[in-house]
Amino acid sequence: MDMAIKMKNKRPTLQDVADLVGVTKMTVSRYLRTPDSVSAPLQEKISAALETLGYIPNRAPDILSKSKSHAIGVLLPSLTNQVFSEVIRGIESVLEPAGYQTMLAHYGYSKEAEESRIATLLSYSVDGLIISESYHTDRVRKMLAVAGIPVIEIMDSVSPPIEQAIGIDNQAAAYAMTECMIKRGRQKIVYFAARMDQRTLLKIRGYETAMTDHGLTPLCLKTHNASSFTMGANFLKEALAQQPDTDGIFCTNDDLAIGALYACQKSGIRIPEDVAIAGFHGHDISRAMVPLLATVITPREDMGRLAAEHLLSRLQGTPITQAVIELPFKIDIGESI
Amino acid sequence: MDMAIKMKNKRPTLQDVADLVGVTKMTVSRYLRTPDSVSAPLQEKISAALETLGYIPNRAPDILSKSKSHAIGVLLPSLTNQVFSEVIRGIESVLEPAGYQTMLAHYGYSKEAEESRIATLLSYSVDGLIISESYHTDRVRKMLAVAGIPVIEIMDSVSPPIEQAIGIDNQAAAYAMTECMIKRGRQKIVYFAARMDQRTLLKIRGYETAMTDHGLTPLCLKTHNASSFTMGANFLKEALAQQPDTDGIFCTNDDLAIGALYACQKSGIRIPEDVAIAGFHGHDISRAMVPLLATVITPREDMGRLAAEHLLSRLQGTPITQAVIELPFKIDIGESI
DNA sequence: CCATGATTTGTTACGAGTAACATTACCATA
DNA sequence: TATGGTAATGTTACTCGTAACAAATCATGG
Repeated sequence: MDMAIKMKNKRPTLQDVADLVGVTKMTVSRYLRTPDSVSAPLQEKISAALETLGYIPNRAPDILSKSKSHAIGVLLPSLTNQVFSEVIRGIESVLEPAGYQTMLAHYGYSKEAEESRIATLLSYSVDGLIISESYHTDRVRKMLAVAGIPVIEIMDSVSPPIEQAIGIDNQAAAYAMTECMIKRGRQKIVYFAARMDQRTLLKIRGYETAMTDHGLTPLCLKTHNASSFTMGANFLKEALAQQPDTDGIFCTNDDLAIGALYACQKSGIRIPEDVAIAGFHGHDISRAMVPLLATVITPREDMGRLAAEHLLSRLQGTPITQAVIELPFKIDIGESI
Repeated sequence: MDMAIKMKNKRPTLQDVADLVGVTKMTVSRYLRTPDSVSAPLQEKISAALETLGYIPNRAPDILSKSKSHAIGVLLPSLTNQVFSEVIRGIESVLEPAGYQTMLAHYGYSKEAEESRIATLLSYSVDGLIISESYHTDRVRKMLAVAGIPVIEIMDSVSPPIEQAIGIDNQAAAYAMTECMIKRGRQKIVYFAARMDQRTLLKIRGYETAMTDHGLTPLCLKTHNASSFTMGANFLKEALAQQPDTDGIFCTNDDLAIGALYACQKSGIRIPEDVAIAGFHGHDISRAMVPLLATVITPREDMGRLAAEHLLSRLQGTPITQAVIELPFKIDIGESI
């Protein structure tokens, strides 16, 4: 048994199994798919031979002849952000039980990288794609059109989508949280933004609109770098320098908010008495910490799950009934505003 | 241009491009790999045709004939745990620039699922595998042997590995932290364990050994469920019920520790005056929070990066020089012990 | 203006599995 | 025992890109 393995240095094929049994590979192929289509004595012999050689099916011929890989490409801007980890979790929770393999890729918020990543995923003949961001180059759109596979965009509920989008209304969410802070008496609210991707831009717009709608002056601190706790702390310092009477901080995500909050605690600034702080997304930590962080709770995992479910049903031929699926967000005022 | 796309409902092949130009697909194939091997006028025509049709290369024939996919399988027990997100990040940071595609899978800590996931990854002809956990079934070992591709195990530095392992000594790390707490005067330290996977078992052993080495009685609270902040809070309640004079808590990961810490804060238990709390891994949050969490800092991202680097060099033919690569951990006492 | 070699393009076969069609084996019945 | 029908197995062709070999084209020098 071990000898049989060591004698061939390449992985066994159906032909190897067939040779061992003394039949053609077609018979073995039949056995694998419908065991009863083969005579009883052969069933046993083939089963034993498969075991002996340790045969592992090979998807390549299938992909080649049927252009179906049973793999789904997932393309996200970053893996550094917890948001995307949770989205991946949601996607995998649906794809894996359905027998689909996830092909993961990221592009670091670069449009050129997005093009090349999509080409790569398509070169593996993925059966479908889940991508993020709302803006795509013509080249990307053309590749997707030519590929002729179902594509779902997640994160934003912006229209019009390439085919179908599942996400939240980031601008409305930012507007709602800003307004909530204003209604609770805050006047000098500063926005902390990082990455400056599409979604962040939408959130900024929501914040600025809410501020001006209430006759207040928006102030937005921006960085193209990734967000982090440290970045939140740095932004806090800068905000207080630029506008010493700052009484509210709204961050593009929880990381910045938590970083700012801890920085306040360290320098004796009371939350929320002196400064109100709000985050975005509602990660587990923000729902457990003391004080509880005010945040916009977004359904990250649901988004991934829903995207995967819709993709699968489209692979089964179900037509698109709703081009944009907008998921609800929830404002949680916690204890920090 | 648009017409050409819409007329064919399947993705264009090299033959389609060749037909459009009026040459054989071999010529187009040559152009794609070495453009100068084709005459100047053809270069232009082929380039234009590729653009017109939106040709995307197809890896399937290559995988079929050369059994090389340029894809690496990554199999982790879970995606729910932040630890693994960071490992994935490290892996991707190396694989992506090297032109390798990551095929992600997880198996929910189930040995049967691990077998089937590995079979799936192998069926895609992955060029190499990064897997975790230290124990594997015979079936898994046989599949890996037959597949004949490089395999790297991560997380634990246990020996002997299938081929090569990269990780930390979990038992020694747990021993070190426990001893550190004891030396700082703690006597009644309780261990909070979740998942009960290989690594957790090793950590428990480290903790118990340290306790008995110092003449103390270990007490370990266990759950097979995943860890969470809530679980940490529940464990705290149970620990105080079982052993009211508990003066130290050591958790199998930061989540439990943070959950327990916040639960203490809410019920007026002072950290570290009344109870010392320590976590494991040193996620960003534990390095930013107030009070700073005592934790074992582990190099998760480095582990992923290193695993990917070693895998790539082995794909280039470099032999294994070190079967077990043990990475250092660091005890950070923070402000919570 | 043709031979020679270099350059460019074409032809054939292959990889692993399977659909479609072809053949063989076997049993029961007339 | 021949025949029909069915069950079991075999044969061929196909998927797409490319290696290996073959052929055609071209330029150059004698």
